[in-house]
Amino acid sequence: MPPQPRSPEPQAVTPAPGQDARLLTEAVTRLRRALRASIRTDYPWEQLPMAQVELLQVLAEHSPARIGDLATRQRLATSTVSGLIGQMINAGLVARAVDPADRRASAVSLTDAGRAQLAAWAEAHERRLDAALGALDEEEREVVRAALPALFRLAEQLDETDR
Amino acid sequence: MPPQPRSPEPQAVTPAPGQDARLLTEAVTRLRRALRASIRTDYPWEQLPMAQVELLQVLAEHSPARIGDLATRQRLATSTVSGLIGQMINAGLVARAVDPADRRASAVSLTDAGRAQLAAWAEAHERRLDAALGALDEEEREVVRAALPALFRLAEQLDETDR
DNA sequence: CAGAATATTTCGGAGACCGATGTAACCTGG
DNA sequence: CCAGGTTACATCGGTCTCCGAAATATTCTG
Repeated sequence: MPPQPRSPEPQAVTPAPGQDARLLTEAVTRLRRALRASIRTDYPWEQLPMAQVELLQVLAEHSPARIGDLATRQRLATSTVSGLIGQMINAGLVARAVDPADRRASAVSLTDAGRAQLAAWAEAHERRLDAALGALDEEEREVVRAALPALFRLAEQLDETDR
Repeated sequence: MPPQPRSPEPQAVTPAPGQDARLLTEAVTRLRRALRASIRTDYPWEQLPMAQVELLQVLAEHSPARIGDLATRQRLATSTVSGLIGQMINAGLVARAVDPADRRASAVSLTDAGRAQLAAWAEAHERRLDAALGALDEEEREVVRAALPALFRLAEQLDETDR
């Protein structure tokens, strides 16, 4: 029965200890749900799973990539990426070729269809998110923007301590 | 590099227009993955799915709650909550009673086992997250903390525009 | 009190992941 | 140069997170 000792600021450098942990987790959960939901709403038609979109984004910048590279970059298990790429090949979004340097590996690259889908998705997604961001005060937007690098660092830290 | 034909931007008040959208989405995805992974690592034994933990947290503060209330508060479909509560009842974490005021509704409440599981989970989770936060600079931590309210607002905005 | 509105449950389904296992294709030490 | 170990993947099976549609009690209302 914790009688929450929270009100007249004792004098700690860091406000609530475990409080941040919970709020942060909750925020991430909510944002993820909200993002997924709005994407579903924006795209009742041709649904493109987020996991696939993210792979397309990586491929858009590092074209022929191997399954393992994609997995590492996205911090996913290779089996996961393998499966996703399989679906994407069926959907014609990417193409797989054998890496001449190492015939075990495959060189995955975007197809024109993949590039087009990615562009369309990004456009709609940005429009939507920008609209939501636009509903915030400039100050709030600024705070969010400022936190992005730290959030990435935090994710890295979690991954790392994990290993 | 590929000539990106992207930016009909007249002149926005904010620096990068769609860039934030992508970074934010990416950050959320990464954090969610990292959180899930570290939780799996911390709890190889008795696994308690995050969705269930979140319901336990709500119940810890608003004890007898109805399925619909939980769904609304968590922004989930009632069918989702119904299913989760079903599992939690089997696990003995919560108990369901008929709401005397409306016999269609059920009054869900925590059991001692549920309270205990929640406490154990929270303890381990906070420990882990605090460790990761501790690896950041005080400044980064501060920036993250400062962004939390805005992130919640953003999630709300997305949910709302959605409806 | 019949029909409409509500609170839940049950189904079926899709996405997002992982770990174990199987299989080619490398790469070594002898 | 070749047996054995190490990659790089693909495949399977399994868990978790969710949703929407349809079925079922209840409650409310004209």
